[in-house]
Amino acid sequence: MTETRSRLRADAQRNVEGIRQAALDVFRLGGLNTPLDEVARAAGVSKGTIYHRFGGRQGLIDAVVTDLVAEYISGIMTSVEAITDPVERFESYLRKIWLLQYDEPASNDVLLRALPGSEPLTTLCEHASEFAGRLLGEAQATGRIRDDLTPDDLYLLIWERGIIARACDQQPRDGYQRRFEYTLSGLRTPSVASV
Amino acid sequence: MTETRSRLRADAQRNVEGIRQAALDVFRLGGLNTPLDEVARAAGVSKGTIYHRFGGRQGLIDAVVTDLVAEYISGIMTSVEAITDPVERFESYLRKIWLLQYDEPASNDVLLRALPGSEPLTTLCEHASEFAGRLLGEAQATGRIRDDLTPDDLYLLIWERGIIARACDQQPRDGYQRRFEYTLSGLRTPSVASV
DNA sequence: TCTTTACTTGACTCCATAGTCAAGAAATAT
DNA sequence: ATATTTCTTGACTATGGAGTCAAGTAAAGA
Repeated sequence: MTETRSRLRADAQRNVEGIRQAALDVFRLGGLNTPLDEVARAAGVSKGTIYHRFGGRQGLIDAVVTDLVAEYISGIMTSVEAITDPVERFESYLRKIWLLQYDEPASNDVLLRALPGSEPLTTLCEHASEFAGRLLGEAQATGRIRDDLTPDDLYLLIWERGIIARACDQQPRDGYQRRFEYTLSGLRTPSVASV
Repeated sequence: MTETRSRLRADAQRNVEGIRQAALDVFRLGGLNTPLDEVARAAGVSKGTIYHRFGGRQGLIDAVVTDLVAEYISGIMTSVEAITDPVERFESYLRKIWLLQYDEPASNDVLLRALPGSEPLTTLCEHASEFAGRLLGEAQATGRIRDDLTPDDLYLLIWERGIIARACDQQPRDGYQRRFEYTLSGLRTPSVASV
């Protein structure tokens, strides 16, 4: 009855779904800047249709980014929650985020981006920031993590890692990992007897 | 007499000099990927002339890169040589290289090794690598720098920093500096009593 | 079935950059 | 002063991606 409001035509509906799916696949692999033609090709549709249905890259990202990213990030948060030692919990969080940035270009883009659109994503990011801030505070309370480290530093350390991950294309994963461990260990309170 | 061999015409000579100068200025400011049209404009010459005289970007870079970069790098090496404490010397070297990467986009491009050509530059880079390796070894001999750190790690830490510096455009210098200190401190031997 | 309306298409424009080249301009040689 | 040679130019092609739209196609409604 009243449900007929603004219903898409059958083919349009099919296409919207196809495009969403294609965008998920393509973005997952290549990040959020992959040319839209590739998405179109993957969806078996012309580029025009994407613009028509989603209004361009930003719209498409908005339509897809939550499915693409949210569960990774909240997954990390909950998985880390289980760790009891505050320092270990904090470090584990950072490690997982940093690996996510390497493994998932799209998630990395989200973590890097201004991403002005997409309200739920903004919420998620803020949530994650608060979470990270809390972990940091708790870890610092043990005295084993430097207390000159601010939540802002944390954000920027993640930003830097993202920039690196983006450029790492060819670099092997374990080298990336090996190197971020150095930074991680630099966040611990230095031993007192330093020259 | 025999000196007349392969002499450029007066205007050509003037242009070559003008272009070199312009390239120095423009590359210094914007790095080695600045559009050649900008160099041409700065030299008051058409793009075609640059291609004609230098054979393209690579040729132009070759003609300019030594003046643009060599003295910075060798300057750092000699200035650091004066420091007596091996650890301080090693760390000071890294700090200076990392700041150079922030301050001088062109030097950064060179350190990132976009440049297969240019023999003297390659030599310089190898020289610097050996130098850094030596500093590392000496610093490790004190026991105060982690001994699992390899010269290769060092190279990649510089590479990573360069990637960051490139993206840092808007970021303030002191934040950049602040953050690389964390990594630096992560290179020191950790205190024994860990967890 | 035919009409109406919603949808899709691909060819088009636009932008920024790399790189080329025929024709005109300028220096040099005589 | 003219012929010769060397240079320079700017308009041209090519690339790769964003974004648009008139015209054609297909679904829905009668």
